[in-house]
Amino acid sequence: MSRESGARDALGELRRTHAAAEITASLVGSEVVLAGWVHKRRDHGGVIFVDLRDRGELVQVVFRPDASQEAHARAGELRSEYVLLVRGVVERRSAETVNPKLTTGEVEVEVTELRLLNAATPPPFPIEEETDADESVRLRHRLHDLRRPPLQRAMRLRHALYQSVRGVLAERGFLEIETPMLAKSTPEGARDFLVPSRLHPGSFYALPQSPQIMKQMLMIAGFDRYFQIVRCFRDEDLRADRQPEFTQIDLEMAFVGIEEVLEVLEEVMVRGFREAAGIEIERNFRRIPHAEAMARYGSDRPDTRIQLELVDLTESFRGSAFRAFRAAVDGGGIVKCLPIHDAQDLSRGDIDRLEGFVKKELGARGLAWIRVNEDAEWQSPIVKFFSDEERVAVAEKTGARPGSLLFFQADQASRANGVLSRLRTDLGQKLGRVDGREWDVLFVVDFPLFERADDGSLTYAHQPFVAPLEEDLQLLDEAPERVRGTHYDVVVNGVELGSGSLRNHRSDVQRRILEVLGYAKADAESRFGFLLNALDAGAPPHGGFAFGYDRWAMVLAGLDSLRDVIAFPKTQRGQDLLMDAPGEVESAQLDELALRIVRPPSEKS
RNA sequence: GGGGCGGUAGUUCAAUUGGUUAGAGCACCGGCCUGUCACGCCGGAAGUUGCGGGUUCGAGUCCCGUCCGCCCCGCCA
Repeated sequence: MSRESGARDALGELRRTHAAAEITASLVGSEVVLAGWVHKRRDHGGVIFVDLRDRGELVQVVFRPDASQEAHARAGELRSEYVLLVRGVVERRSAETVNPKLTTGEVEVEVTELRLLNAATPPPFPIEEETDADESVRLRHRLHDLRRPPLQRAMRLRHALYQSVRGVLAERGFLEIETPMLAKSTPEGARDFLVPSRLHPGSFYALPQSPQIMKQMLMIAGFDRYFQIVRCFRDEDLRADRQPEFTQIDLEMAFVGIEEVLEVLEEVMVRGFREAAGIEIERNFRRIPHAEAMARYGSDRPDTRIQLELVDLTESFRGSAFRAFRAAVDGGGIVKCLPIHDAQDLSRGDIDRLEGFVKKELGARGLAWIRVNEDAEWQSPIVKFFSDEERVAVAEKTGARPGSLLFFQADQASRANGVLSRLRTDLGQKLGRVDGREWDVLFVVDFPLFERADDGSLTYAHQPFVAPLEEDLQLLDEAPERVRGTHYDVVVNGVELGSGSLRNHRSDVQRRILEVLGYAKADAESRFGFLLNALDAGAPPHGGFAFGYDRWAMVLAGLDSLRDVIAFPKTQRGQDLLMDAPGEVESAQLDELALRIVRPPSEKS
């Protein structure tokens, strides 16, 4: 292989010697070769300035006729986003012309040779730090959007996180093992993305919702420390923090208890924060029992930086004459309050708007409130229904005082907590009731193994493979809803980033749990038989976690949309506007798969 | 499946009560310009007002339907 073949490719004899960001005063006098895109051209006729952009960084290159007549002449043809290779000499700028806004602003490159590598269509929006372009425009022109510094930084942060995670886990003896993308549909959990099989007409693979069962298989197979940074797929509706395909750090270890798993998780997080973002977070992470999180914050993923807390008043209104509250309690629901002291900034109009918001968007029945005036008088549409005892109880439990504003929800626990939790975070942020910490990292622990579904039946709180606490095993028969699980969540700044648990390694326990969940014996065997058989093949005690990688990157980057930390994300309707996916396929492709499209009647034309 | 906000030039926006030829900034194109970095000056081009239907003498504007983007509920172990 000759090394003299350079002249035959597009770059000719020139090769890049430096990145734009490296062009600093220490290189003054050196000849450099730069490659990149025309960020901006400023043509003064006799002298032409071009901001050359490379990896999101800029350096000014200068074209002067006396440096190169030809390069100067051709620089007049340059347009935004043209692709260039330039050779030139680094020069110090005169004091008046230094640009303090650029890291390379003390110097510039006087060009002696210009090689135009490619022309480009005008960019649909400016390639700048901030953009006000509509998100659909940004997604349709994703390549231009990705050239913007925030996206360049986000991708670099993701990269640094990958390296950090792999480093930590490799040090700890974890093996990175890939699991199939073409997997089997399982009945529980989210809706599957299906892939039709050509070799087995009428049969389908499912893209994995997570490698949960596969990694348990790996434990049984004798790889006692496994991890993977792996794509997962769930065909459910999207949100700002939810994409149909997303990445998880998936990890499992055998012969451990919960503390060993949490220790690894803390280490991964501490090192990731440090190595990818330069942030120090403190160990050991705070642990909040699930029941406490629900009681104080109304959420199993609380942002404890917000200084507002909920108060439970259920017992105070049991048997109340106030029908709205009493009915909720009689129906098995709760009465809870969000007290906000010194709430003079919230006007009556604000309260009305909040009521409209929680009724319309969160399904609340209403938003009862009490305002305590400066003269300690209670202003409220509901307080006239309260007994004296109830007034005293409310005052004592909420600490109400002049200036306080109390919001109430009387409803089923999930909805009441949901509404008040949302008000807590929204109003806490709006009113600045925060403690000033930048990072709030915590574990939520002591989840119940089961919870009641709307129809009263028992369902798993997280997934059906979570092991109960050993000491609660006998409760499986007597009082399954009191069985505690080994599950925990990791929450950062109110965002659930990951969760984990010990898994059932004994098939009898797993069978019993499936039974409690309402699976008939035959049903359990047909759906989970391969797992149950696998457990019988000598399954070691094992556990691990799954950690939302995209969300972690999002939180670390200080962003609030997953789309800004994923190179090619989907819109809320699951489309890729760049590639225009999903799309129709040739009928021959359908024939091969023995598929026929049957459109719903409403779509027939 | 439901609620909310939005859709006018490449882009970001404007357009009185339904009324003349739908305007502006940036971008773009042409010309000029030797120190700009939000370069400047002169000139120019650019529109299926998301799409379809309706009301009207007349629709960007009103009505109905539909598509698309974003936020949220449901859903997401």
